[in-house]
Amino acid sequence: MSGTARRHEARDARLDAIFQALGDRTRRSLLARLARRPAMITELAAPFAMSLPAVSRHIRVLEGAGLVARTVDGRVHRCALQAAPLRTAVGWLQHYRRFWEDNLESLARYAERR
Amino acid sequence: MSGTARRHEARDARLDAIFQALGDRTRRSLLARLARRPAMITELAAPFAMSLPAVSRHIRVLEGAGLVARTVDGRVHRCALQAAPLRTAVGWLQHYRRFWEDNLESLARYAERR
DNA sequence: CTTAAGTTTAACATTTGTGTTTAATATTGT
DNA sequence: ACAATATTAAACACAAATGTTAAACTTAAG
Repeated sequence: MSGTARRHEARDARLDAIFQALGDRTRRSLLARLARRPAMITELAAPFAMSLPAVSRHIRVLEGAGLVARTVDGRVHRCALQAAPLRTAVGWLQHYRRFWEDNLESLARYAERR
Repeated sequence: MSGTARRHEARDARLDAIFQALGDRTRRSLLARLARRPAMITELAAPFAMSLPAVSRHIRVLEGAGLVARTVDGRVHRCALQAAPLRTAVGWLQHYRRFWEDNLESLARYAERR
């Protein structure tokens, strides 16, 4: 396999993990919480109507996508948002920017015509 | 349930569908293909080492997320990229923009200091 | 009318995701 | 030492995702 194929595979795998992680509202909610400040697992789990192990695993998914970093401090695991993968996701999405901007322009033209 | 709760549920459902759709490299590849020009199902399926029904269902997932629009024209189904949901995704991601920009700034400051 | 082309549907197998509950593990406080 | 706290691990159930093949359906073309 070529070097570029390997790089693409790696990038694809990264995007798979990022978008899959974001495709669950519990996990998006966890990220929103972490955007306010770092927090430990129990704190993160508290608002959810779901068992602690379930939240624990959601957090592990976010970690797998590089969206959360964990610091173990005694028996407390502190989690912090890592936004770099979000930038990666936006990077991918920007390739399509002109398509929705075209649509907005069309709408604007349509609005003007009336 | 309140009106805002319903709206949030709807928005969450939309984001779930969009990010889940993007979380598969075959589907991202289909979108990339459709960004070049609209195409029919057979054309879309051709490059993949996967059966036609499998691709057909990937396309249906993209449709479900509003990312693809289908026009039936005789026996040919023509698919076109719909970028609005991508804008929605970026909209959500932009909430986190300052986090990765902070990191870039930190890097910049670090670079200056040396 | 018959055949070929474009697609979906159905039935199925397999894997992955998500949640539960009940232990187990490690650390802290009394 | 002991009990409480923070977290993961294990075992399980169930639903959803992904792929396959074979059959069905619709429309176009000879």
